[in-house]
Amino acid sequence: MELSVAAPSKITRNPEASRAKILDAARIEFVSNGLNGARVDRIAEQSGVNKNLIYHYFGSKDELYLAVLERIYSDLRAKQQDEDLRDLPPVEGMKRLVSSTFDHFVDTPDLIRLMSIENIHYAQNLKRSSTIKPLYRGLLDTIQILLKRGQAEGVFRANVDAVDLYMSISGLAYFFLSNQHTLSWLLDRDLAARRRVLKRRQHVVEMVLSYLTQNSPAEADGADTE
Amino acid sequence: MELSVAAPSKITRNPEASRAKILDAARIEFVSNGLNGARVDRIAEQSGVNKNLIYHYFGSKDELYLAVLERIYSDLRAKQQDEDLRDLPPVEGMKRLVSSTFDHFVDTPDLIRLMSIENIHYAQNLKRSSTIKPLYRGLLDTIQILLKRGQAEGVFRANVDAVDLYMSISGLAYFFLSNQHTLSWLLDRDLAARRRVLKRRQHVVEMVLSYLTQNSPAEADGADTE
Amino acid sequence: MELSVAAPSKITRNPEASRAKILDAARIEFVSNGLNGARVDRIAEQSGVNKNLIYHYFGSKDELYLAVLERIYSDLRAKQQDEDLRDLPPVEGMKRLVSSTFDHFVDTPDLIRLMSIENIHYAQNLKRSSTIKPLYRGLLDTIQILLKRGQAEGVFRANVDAVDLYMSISGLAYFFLSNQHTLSWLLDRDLAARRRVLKRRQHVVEMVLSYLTQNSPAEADGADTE
Amino acid sequence: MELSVAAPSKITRNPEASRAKILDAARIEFVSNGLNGARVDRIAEQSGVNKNLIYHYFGSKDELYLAVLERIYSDLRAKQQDEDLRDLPPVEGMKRLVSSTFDHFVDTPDLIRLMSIENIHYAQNLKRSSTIKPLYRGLLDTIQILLKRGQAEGVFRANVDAVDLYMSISGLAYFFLSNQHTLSWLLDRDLAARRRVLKRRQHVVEMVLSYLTQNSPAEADGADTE
DNA sequence: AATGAATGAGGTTTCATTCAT
DNA sequence: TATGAATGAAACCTCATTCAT
Repeated sequence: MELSVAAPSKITRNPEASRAKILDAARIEFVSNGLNGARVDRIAEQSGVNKNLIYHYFGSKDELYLAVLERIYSDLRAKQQDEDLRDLPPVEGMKRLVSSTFDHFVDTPDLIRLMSIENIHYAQNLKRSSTIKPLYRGLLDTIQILLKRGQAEGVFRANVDAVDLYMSISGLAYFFLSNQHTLSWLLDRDLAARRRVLKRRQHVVEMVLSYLTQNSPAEADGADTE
Repeated sequence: MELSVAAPSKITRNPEASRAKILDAARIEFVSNGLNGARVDRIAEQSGVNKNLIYHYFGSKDELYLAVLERIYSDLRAKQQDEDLRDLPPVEGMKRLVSSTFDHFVDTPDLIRLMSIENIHYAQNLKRSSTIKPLYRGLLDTIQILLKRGQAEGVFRANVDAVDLYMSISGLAYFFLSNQHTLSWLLDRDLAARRRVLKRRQHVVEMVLSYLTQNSPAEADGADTE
Repeated sequence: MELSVAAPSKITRNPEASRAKILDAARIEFVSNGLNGARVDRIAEQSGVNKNLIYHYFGSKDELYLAVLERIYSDLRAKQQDEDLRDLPPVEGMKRLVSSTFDHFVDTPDLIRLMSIENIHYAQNLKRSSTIKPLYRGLLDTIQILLKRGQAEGVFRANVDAVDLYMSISGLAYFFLSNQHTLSWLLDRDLAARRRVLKRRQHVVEMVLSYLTQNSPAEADGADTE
Repeated sequence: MELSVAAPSKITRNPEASRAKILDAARIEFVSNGLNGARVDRIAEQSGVNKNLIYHYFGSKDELYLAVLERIYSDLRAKQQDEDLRDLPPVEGMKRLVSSTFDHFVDTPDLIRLMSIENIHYAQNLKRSSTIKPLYRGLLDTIQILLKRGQAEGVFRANVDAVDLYMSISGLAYFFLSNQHTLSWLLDRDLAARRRVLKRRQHVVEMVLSYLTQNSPAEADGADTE
């Protein structure tokens, strides 16, 4: 009949640390299970804090998700240092840009999954963020600068849209990573194997560079099937 | 917010029709909301059948989801007629292949979303399917055949892996479509606009063909950043 | 799209046979799972008839259960031939009566389970039966006759209530059988083993006969603990 | 038909009390309706707690049932003080043991019903318990001790198996109680009447003692009917 | 006599969230 | 700042039963 004496064990009384622990656990939970599949109970359990504290700090599950999303984007941009590439010779700079974009995707699988999750949800959480959008400007600028310089030097083809190029660089890496579970099974290949990733990296660089350095063929209309 | 179009007691007493109505409603529900976000209640309401009939025919929400997944894949393959392309001149055949792959993705946005959803779930439902995997063989074979013939004729570069090529063709189209909600917002462009889609299509064809028709450059290692 | 031609395979068009198949399957289902645990679907499946036929013949799950109950009781009485024992020497007749009661319980485990099930349900189904009650008269009469004759001959003690005696004969066998699952586990003995059953049988006969043949001790009050 | 006695929002905020209220209501519900017939909704309503709290504390309906089962067994053993009987004169001790076993059964009708329910379910829940089995050892030991001493003193017959004796003592009381609903109706007697219970108690004591104190008759084979 | 299709009520369980301290 | 207790709405699923032929 005696109440448990409730060992005060883990009470931190450190708001920063509590927030951080919640955020870390939430990231794992949301990335692993998606927005609907994530469980607040598990986040509380994994972070070791009381469930109510999550609501105290973040207000709701959705807001917590958004905090995770913003955190992961800003972490990524902190690591990307593409400004350094702007002054390299265009071919060299572009190779490095494609390689490092690929590498960042490989190194940040959480981002890949969250982007997919966001798109499943029609980006409705991303759109509520005020911090993420600006982060994209830098990368696009670097692409634009290298492109322009390469075209001026005559080493890159004309009529290349920077946004299209950005989407191609990303897409060539993204699909391979985001869809690796279905692809590995459908194609009977373990796409997560280190060897395959490196091979894929080279393939992507070659494809982008081939495109950029080839004279744009007048007849490549490709629009005859619709 | 729209109420079900089905009149309130249109008892069908036609099992094929009932199954089909359930499957149609389920497809919309799963594609719109994901596996965890989908609601069996809504599927029942939208299909106009009793909720229990769903369980009678499909056993569980997961099995119904799998049925939707299998249906959508087989519908896609029924439309793809890439075998016809195998006898065309390689460059022409490959252009057509890339274009039509792109078009099929555009025409089947449900497939794109379901593939993303599956990958969020680590493809664990797809792996339970016995019907989907074989569908992939045909497309890969067509790529392989065109590739070989093009290489034999000297119009395509050597050392191209068919699976890598397949992933690039798909990825260039897929990313643009699967991530259009985040990208449209981050890049301030309405990627769903018809004009943009057509432009993207041409870009993708050009990129793939540039890669294939360029002599493989000896120095394109691209592996110098790690 | 073609409808299955629906092989007419098993349509019996034989009402007696259908009724019997339903009743057989229902007996197994109710005995195995209890009234609440039994499933009409399983009875239909196991009997091989359409589910609706069950309702056509029996009206409801409860009525079907009652039909099973009545059937099992009347089957039992058909096998019991205790009238033959009434003319034997009392000790011999009583030994035989106890033995055969024990044997009938052993041979009809379904009855044991249904009696337990009925008592869990406060006998509310049994009470709706008009056929079962009369079946009990015969056995009680046989006990009464043997008892009276034994007392007249001076071999049985006086002051024995026939109903009490009936409950003891039954209880000594019933508990061992009805509770064999809990007892086997709690006592670490496999009570279902043939050897044990035979031993128990002898024990029961001895106990009843010891009681009957002993002079009723004056001091056996046994009422001093409350 | 009586509504819950608990006032409509007596939020307790006392986990021990909440657990206890749930357990009490669950006991009534399971005992009254069996495992399959019990309703979690009713347990919630009767205990005055939110339905989810039941799952919070007990995990599932099955686990709650097991908790009830374990509680009822341990309560019983707490009341049984058969160790005190071990030093009495054997006949006296055994009389007391039979009487008190009978009384405990009478006083704990819930236990009788739960044991029946468990056997209907093949004891599959009981077998999951780690606490119940040890409780049986004590009673069996007492029987064994009294038996041995009585045999040594020459007042009890030889060749009595303690487990058989235990099953007879229990069975003589149990059947009368567990099957009182069917028996009362079939025999046209209200077996629940106080007078009858006391009479039955004496009968049981006499039968057991008669058996134990009679010289085991050499010819009482009783195995001649099969 | 017999069937296959379909239903409605209600079952257990889950989950984001709030209350009271 | 932090907690443990408790909730209400709704999720998936089950089951006895009825409809239409």
